[in-house]
Amino acid sequence: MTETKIPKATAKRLPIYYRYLNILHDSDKNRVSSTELSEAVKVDSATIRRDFSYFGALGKRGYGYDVDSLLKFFKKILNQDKLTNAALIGVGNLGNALLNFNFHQNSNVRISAAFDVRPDLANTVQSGVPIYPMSELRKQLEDQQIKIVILTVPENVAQNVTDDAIAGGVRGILNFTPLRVSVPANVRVQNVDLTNELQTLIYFLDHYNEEE
Amino acid sequence: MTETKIPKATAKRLPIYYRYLNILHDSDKNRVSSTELSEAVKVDSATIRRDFSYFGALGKRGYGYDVDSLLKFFKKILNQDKLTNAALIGVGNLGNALLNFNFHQNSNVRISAAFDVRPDLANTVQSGVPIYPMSELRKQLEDQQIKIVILTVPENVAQNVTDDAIAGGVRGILNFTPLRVSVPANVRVQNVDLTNELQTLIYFLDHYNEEE
DNA sequence: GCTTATTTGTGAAATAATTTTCAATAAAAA
DNA sequence: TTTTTATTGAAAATTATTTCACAAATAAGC
Ligand SMILES: NC(=O)c1ccc[n+]([C@@H]2O[C@H](COP(=O)([O-])OP(=O)(O)OC[C@H]3O[C@@H](n4cnc5c(N)ncnc54)[C@H](O)[C@@H]3O)[C@@H](O)[C@H]2O)c1
Ligand SMILES: NC(=O)c1ccc[n+]([C@@H]2O[C@H](COP(=O)([O-])OP(=O)(O)OC[C@H]3O[C@@H](n4cnc5c(N)ncnc54)[C@H](O)[C@@H]3O)[C@@H](O)[C@H]2O)c1
Repeated sequence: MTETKIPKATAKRLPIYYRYLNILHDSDKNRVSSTELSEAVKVDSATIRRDFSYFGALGKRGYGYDVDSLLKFFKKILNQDKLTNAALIGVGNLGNALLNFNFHQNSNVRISAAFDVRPDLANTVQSGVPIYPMSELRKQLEDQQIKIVILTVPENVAQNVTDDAIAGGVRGILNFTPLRVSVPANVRVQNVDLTNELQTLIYFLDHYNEEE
Repeated sequence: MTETKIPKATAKRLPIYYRYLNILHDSDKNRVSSTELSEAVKVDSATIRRDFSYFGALGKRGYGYDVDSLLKFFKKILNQDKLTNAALIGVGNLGNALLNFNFHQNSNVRISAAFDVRPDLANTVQSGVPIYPMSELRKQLEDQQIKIVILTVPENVAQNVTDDAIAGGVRGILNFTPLRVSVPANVRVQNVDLTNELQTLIYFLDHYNEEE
């Protein structure tokens, strides 16, 4: 399953490259250099070449990279050639915005099921996604083979809900709550902490002025 | 302004520590060890001690850290002892969710103005925040001395809107669009790319199984 | 076909971040 | 008071990531 373990920092940049390659493809460009890519994605060109090189010699010297073959390669690597279903738990303020946003437009991920405790939401459809009561969480996760959950519940229930999701077989969590949830080693959590991002931004403005 | 330049990785963790210190404070705990903190925030205890040590000797050997004085210290460092105003541009799907979410509850940041091109939104109030037309962007940013912008507009206008905001004196941008915007060196961009996060999560599940 | 201009891929160096280790110190227990 | 226990702070080691710099390869121009 793992071809060769690439650095995590590289892995996080792959979707950025993938996205821009799609844009190039759509505008019928068929070659691109690391320098050109660098400007678009704001990553140093040497870093890009290094990143690509983990996967072998994908480019041609004096020419650059072939957009289509690179795109095909990354599509494979990122598993974007087949659809991945995700579940969303907590159809509130933020949850609704995410449901409404069609991830599928930009990637091969779609939210195929959502869950909430509110009885009035259960068994309705929001933005084309069926909402189930929490009592059905486990069953639906298992039936639909869902391995990824987007967590947008209130902080105080985040750990419980996480535990339930993991019991249902979930392996990855995109966590929007400020709580750092505890999970077993084989489950991956990606935290999106917006208050944090704002505070970090303020810190950098106050303390890292006038240079990069 | 800069006391001593601390590592960026450390800076990004400061709000996490700050948040948990507040929780400890609210539950009347008055001491905490790096080990205890480590479990709550999921950061190695040695990393925590190292992080803290950039600011001097804040703890006591054999005892730990005094919650209140640590909290006071971080409050100062993170500028959380005074209110920071931010603007939000693009009151759509995601923008509305963020407006509705009261950052001020968790931090001393609040959205004090929002902007949108839609004429029907101009001069209304959403979730207690006044919405202005884009023609007033520059004036309001300058009048209210807003240095931080939350960007939730469609991708294709993101660069233009960014340029306008910077012309209005903005120094930090929390960018929710997938576009990597171009900014001068003295402006900081923090990207929150949700499609990306999901794709990265999938990559890690597929390629980094069974270990950390 | 020869020359020049491009651009990759990668060793080596530089920089950044984490982790190990442990002496020093303070608190708590005896 | 003395001993034991807990815990920090920092030096050193390790690991991770980025960047430099350039030979090698190719394309494009002549
Ligand atoms: N809204 C934002 O812009 C924003 C920004 C940053 C962080 N967050 C975080 O995202 C999370 C959600 O925020 P929100 O503003 O959407 O809150 P919200 O209260 O609007 O939505 C939470 C939803 O979760 C549901 N819920 C409650 N308990 C549940 C349970 N046990 N199981 C399943 N569903 C349950 C509620 O019924 C509600 O629909 C919070 O943790 C918040 O801190 C939100
Ligand atoms: N909604 C999500 O959950 C989500 C998730 C990931 C990324 N995003 C990104 O966030 C951005 C906004 O997404 P959304 O779903 O809220 O879109 P949206 O279309 O619902 O909202 C965009 C808003 O921006 C306004 N706008 C358009 N042009 C403008 C301009 N020139 N100046 C000011 N305002 C302008 C529109 O009137 C609209 O209200 C997009 O770039 C999207 O890719 C959204």
